[in-house]
Amino acid sequence: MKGNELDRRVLKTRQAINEALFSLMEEKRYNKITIQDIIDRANVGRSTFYSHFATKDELLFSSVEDELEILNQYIKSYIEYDGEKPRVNSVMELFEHIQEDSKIVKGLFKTESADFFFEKVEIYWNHRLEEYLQSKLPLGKNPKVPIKILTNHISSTLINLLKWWVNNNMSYTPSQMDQYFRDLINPCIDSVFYNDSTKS
Amino acid sequence: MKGNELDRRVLKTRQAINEALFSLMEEKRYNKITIQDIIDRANVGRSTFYSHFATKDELLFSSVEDELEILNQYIKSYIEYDGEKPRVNSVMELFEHIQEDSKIVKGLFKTESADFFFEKVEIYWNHRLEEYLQSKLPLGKNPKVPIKILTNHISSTLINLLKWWVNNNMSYTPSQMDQYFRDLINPCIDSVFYNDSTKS
DNA sequence: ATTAAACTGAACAAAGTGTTCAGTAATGAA
DNA sequence: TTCATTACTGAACACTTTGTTCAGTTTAAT
Repeated sequence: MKGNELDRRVLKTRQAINEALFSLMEEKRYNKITIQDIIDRANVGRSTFYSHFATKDELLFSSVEDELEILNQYIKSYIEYDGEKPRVNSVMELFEHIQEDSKIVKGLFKTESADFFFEKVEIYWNHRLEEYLQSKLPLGKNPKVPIKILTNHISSTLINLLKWWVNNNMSYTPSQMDQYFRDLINPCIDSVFYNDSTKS
Repeated sequence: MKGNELDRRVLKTRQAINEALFSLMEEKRYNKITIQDIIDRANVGRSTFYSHFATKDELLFSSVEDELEILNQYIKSYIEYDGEKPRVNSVMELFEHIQEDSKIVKGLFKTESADFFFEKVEIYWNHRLEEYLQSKLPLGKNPKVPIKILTNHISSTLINLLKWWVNNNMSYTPSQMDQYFRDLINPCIDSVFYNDSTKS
């Protein structure tokens, strides 16, 4: 065992700890889970835990990194430009992914610390959206609402829909949720960019 | 001191504890504040604290109850019905209130536990909005998006705007923010109730 | 002055955190 | 198989925080 490749034992141990955390999150709130709970569930020594993670939050974040990467990827096919109007594209695959992966996600959505996760998702999405909308701004038009507020609105609407859906037993299909998302956002994009006559 | 009126000392003590918490929240995260911190700042004995509040969360919630009541009141003038279309009404006063009261609110918005607060606001607002929209549903029309999802969208959009605003140094006026809110929501209400032709 | 309620703060038990370290187990290389 | 290395174990420890208890003190109404 001299090679610089990671010992498989290490990965196995980390995964056991990881799974113990999410298993526990199905039973109680993240804040109430102790490190003792985790190492008992994972069958791992106390010092082993601390050799891998300095704090519980660090464990949570590391557990969630892959999920974060996946969600970030979805944003890339998130907007289309049909030559005339920017519109949000289908996010059905995102909802489908959440549905399949609901074990990790359900725990995460219950976590009080979930916000640190969604914050990261939102920051990435906002960045992408802003880049896109800025570059496609109709010349000579001033958006009725600042771009930063609009992008923030779009991201948080999607995240909010996801949360609502998960917390209401996913009682609509991914396809329906996708449609609802676009019904909520596209008229608003139209109005912000093109419709100067909307009274309010 | 036999009367059944509350001792003024009690109120004074509770207020001292209360103010200590919010004073501390300007300096560090709620999770990192210990009860020892609070009683030191409030100049109050340990057992006094526990005679008033069982936990730190209970203190936070009690501190925030008045604020909650105020925010709930704003929702009541939140929607108008002009005889033809339901539309969100001005929420400028809400933004103005937040601006004036920013001491308590800023601390609250930083709190990881803020969500328990906004959840309560959202539940109340959703309830009111749903009641309203249901009763005013245009006959013979089916909304494109379920009412519950729409109400949830409206509430969370407003809360999200508030959060964004506070976290970005309130760099727009309450009047502007009010306008942005309506620009984001009204086209979407129109579309959900009246426009069957929005392609997506 | 008397009295009842509120506050004080030290002492305590319990639970959790994070570190240390001597010992054990696993594994790749010789 | 043996050896060396690295990872894991778990008991012991110091430290922090929590929440309770209680004897004594302060406050203020009567």
